[in-house]
Amino acid sequence: MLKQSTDVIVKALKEKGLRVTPQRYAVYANLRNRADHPTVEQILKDLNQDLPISSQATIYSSLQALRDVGLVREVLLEEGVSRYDANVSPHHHFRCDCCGDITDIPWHSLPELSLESLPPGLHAQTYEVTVKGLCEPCYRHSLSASG
Amino acid sequence: MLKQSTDVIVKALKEKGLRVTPQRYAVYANLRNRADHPTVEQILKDLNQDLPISSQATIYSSLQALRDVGLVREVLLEEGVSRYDANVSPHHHFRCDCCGDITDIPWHSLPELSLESLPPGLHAQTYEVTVKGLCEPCYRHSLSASG
DNA sequence: TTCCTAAATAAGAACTATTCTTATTTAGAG
DNA sequence: CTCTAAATAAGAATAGTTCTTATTTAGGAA
Repeated sequence: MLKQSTDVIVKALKEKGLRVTPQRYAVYANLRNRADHPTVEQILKDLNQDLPISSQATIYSSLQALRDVGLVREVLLEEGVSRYDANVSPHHHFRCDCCGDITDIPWHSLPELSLESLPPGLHAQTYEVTVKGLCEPCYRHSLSASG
Repeated sequence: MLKQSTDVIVKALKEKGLRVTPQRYAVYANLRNRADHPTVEQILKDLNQDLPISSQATIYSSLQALRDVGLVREVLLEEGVSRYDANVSPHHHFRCDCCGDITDIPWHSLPELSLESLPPGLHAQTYEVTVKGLCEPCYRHSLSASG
């Protein structure tokens, strides 16, 4: 199933004018194949678990290149670390207060917000909602712990 | 006008069981008296501009104490730095894409969101909206630059 | 008011995520 | 196949934050 994405990934990189290097390919493929929003450390560990594929510095520079062309975006929901997301179409995020896990919320799962009555002088272009609460595992755990 | 807040601040700290130290008082008072969402560096500079009031380490620990009791919250909207906000009642944020300035958006400036149709397994408790765009100065600047 | 002790502060070392530097390697155009 | 601009690896450097320890202090008790 990774094979299917190969063309797509190479094509995406080339369309954006990026050279297709093994490291850059691996970083982007990794991001596309996971639903969480990994940190650089997690990507590094994942890529190099069997054989060395990329150094940490190169993961940073690959992510920067991918961000510059709009294939990847940075997600800031936690103190001190950046997380990365290959889903660049508009969507919202859910963050578990307990374990910190981040889940995408499809754009249309929430009603469209009218930005009509913002305070004056704010020229809005986009918005995004961050929902906080408990994910299923943490929710169950909290039930059994307190009840 | 600062005088007016004195009682309020001392009272707030005591109610939360915090010792009232000059440093802690100064940090909280400073946060309450400004509308932006300063970084530790900005608070440090502001507090010590005339005479030395607090070290950087103490600002960190004061903020931690204030956060622990719910008088202050952390705002994460920028890579690499935490910002702090003494407004702990629910509200949204506007972030200027150009200069990075952050403005509070009153809760009722945006319609209440229904969290009914979230993906299953997400137990939502709160949410908050981040609106991005241009603030007035940057907007005007962009007009005159491109037109 | 004075004393006492747990808590807070200052200063700087330590830590961690990220960026920068430089020598080496390589993708991909010609 | 060659060539060159761009990418990589490795580690040094940087910046924000946390930790450590000796000293000071807030505020309750005597």
